[in-house]
Amino acid sequence: MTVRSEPAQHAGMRASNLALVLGEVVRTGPVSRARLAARTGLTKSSVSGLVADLITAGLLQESAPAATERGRPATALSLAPGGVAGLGLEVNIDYLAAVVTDLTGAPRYHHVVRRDNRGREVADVVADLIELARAAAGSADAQALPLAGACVAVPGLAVDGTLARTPNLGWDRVDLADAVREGVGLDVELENEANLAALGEMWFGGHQHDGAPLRDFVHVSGEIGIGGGIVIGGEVFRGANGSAGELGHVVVDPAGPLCACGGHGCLERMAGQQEILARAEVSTVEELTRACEAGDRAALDAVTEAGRHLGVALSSVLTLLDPSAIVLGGAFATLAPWLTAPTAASIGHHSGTAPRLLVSGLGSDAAVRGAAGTVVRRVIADPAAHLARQVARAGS
Amino acid sequence: MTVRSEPAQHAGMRASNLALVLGEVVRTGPVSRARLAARTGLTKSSVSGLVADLITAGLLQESAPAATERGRPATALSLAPGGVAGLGLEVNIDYLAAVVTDLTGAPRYHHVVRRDNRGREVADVVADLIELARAAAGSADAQALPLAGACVAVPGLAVDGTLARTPNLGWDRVDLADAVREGVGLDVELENEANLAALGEMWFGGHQHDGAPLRDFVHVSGEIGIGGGIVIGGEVFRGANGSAGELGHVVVDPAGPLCACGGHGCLERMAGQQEILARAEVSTVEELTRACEAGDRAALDAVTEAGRHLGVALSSVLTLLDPSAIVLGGAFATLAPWLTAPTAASIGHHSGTAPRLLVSGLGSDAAVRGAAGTVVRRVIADPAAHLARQVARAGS
DNA sequence: CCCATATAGTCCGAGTCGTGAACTAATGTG
DNA sequence: CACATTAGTTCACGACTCGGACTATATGGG
Repeated sequence: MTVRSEPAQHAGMRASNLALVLGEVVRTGPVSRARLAARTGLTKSSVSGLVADLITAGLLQESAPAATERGRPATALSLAPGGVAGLGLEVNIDYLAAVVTDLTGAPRYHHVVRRDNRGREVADVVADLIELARAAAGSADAQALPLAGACVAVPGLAVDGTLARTPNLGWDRVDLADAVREGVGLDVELENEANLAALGEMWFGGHQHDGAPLRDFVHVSGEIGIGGGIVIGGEVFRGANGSAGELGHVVVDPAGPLCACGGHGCLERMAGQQEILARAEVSTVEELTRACEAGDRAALDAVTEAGRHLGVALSSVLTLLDPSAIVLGGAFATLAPWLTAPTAASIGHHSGTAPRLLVSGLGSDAAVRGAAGTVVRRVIADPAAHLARQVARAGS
Repeated sequence: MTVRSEPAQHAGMRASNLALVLGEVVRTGPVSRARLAARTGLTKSSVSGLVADLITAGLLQESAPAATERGRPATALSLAPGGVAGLGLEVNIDYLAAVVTDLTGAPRYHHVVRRDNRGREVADVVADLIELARAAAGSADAQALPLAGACVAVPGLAVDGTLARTPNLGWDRVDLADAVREGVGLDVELENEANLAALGEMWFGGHQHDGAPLRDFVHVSGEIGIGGGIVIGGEVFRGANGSAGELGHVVVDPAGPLCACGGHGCLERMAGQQEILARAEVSTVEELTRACEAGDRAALDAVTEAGRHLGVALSSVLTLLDPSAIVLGGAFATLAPWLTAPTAASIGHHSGTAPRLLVSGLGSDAAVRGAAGTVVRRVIADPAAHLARQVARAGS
């Protein structure tokens, strides 16, 4: 439990500078060594050495010399699209998904299998997931993309690779990470779906704030349940026990009905998919969308009502966390045309502020893409570790 | 706006290791060099060199050799009580305060002036504060304590040394940092009172979690307004604009009345000091406490009602932030005997959980002590910078 | 065509700082 | 009193980055 940072040694210095240089390339796109030196504060000679390592590691590549105004033309350095790739997987209530992403973040494989997984044998679902993962790994192999690992998005709390709690799927203590690891032979980590969706949105959603990618925001995913992902300083905020951000169980009506979580008046109980559909007298989100498009009174009222409750919860989020934006994702993104106005109005009424309310461009893909991105970003954040692993593999 | 970390150089390596060693002494108390080497992962030779620097900087000192079981006895290293000190100041609604804290965190001077500052000329209050600060600085001087700086706790939002907004004091854009800097000739920073109270509670409150000091918690200070300080990983969480943690304006009743903040049904509007006192039909917290002790029905009901609302807000805090504890401070600490039970019950009802609900031991002193601690902790977190300043001073 | 200018990138000596092993210092044990 | 044991220092070595000199490659003006 003792929090103690590592001693700073020469190797760590180099590791940190490798990450600094690589990160700069990720942020700014193709750059010359000279420009990297200027932007990172390192000297040209240091940058040259660092870049050489990153090129041999297969993370960077030299592009064609770009003509500058005067003087010797710069050789641009860019991320190697074939350097490493990440496998993202997702187990959700009504679908399984797999994505392979390369270093640049581009999706190189994408497959979704829709099927309601509630009530199915856990082992069957896991077997399906592994099959999906193998197909994705096969595709990565065919494209000569070396997978650095896998990350599984799960609709619940993941603790040390074990799925500890999945309220909407009913699974309990499933050792999913081990199962997938054995199935595909990769390092596997588990992470909450809402958190990964937030990260996916940050990395691939294209939202900006003051000209830079969003780094402090809350992502709300309206799936069967209502999930929330809090991103602070570009990283997911997990809280002391890993269950922070559960927006679905914020109290929006102190006098409200009992929720499955044991509380009363939770947002999910008042504005969850089940409630909205019932109030609109339809049975799927597609039907609801069509009804809204057709101007159906009950449907519009149901969505407006949900927006009002959502606004109460988001008011608390805004005052407590002060994010620079809120992103509506999942089914809420689909319903955005009818949902945003009442939500914004409710926020205004309850907190007196008018926040930036954005709509996800990735929708339900955000989580898998975030999962794949997590693997790749781990390499980007610590290229030295990746280099060491390569050396170890070559040696054995 | 570009987020870019510094390049890692030799000086940075040393700075980081100096902080590592000093931090270890802060955490574990008197230790030998050998033990420090073992605990930090540095070699004995490196630790010796680092310790030598810290001793010449006046931050560490050698104590009498402590006899160990066998072998050469270790010379214990401990924080030098005369090394540096921090000046903490506080401007609040009904008092001004000053504290001087030495490196070990022990208060070496403490003075509070009670007086209602609402409606007074800003310049008069600032003059009083500077007078207080000068007395404190004089005392530090008399004790041969070199002040490393000052930090002022303010009941509002501080942005770049300017007091941007103080709802309960009515001040607007007061350049407090500059005024105090000129008054006492020290580096001065401003920080929100609720945040500093949380830090003070963490450093000096003595609360523990799993044997270590609390590092993820929310501090609720019930003064005239209701403030909240969020501490994550040992640091204050400020949000994108610095106004995170305003617990007083979390919505606890969507149908509630208009609040001064522009929202509706805010906690402060429902359970603020004004509301409680009015409902209990008394005019001060002291009267309220006496009434509660006497078993007065109206007083007890008023506190219970406040606890119910507080519980709703804290339920949202718990689900959103997942802290390892909640600390009740300020007047809420005084009212704790009657407040905690209804608050805990309300939390249980609204979120189905039973969190660790702690009571502040510092009460209204938390913020000033946190302010003084902030100055000292800054030196502890970056002793190299302090050393550089000393050298610069000696050279000039 | 040739030379000045400008910019990119490499090379290598110098300086800083942690490592690790040998060494000195100080205590207790048999 | 020798020996084991632990604390702390010394010093040669190596891994870095720095900084300036040097090479490479472009533009532009006479």
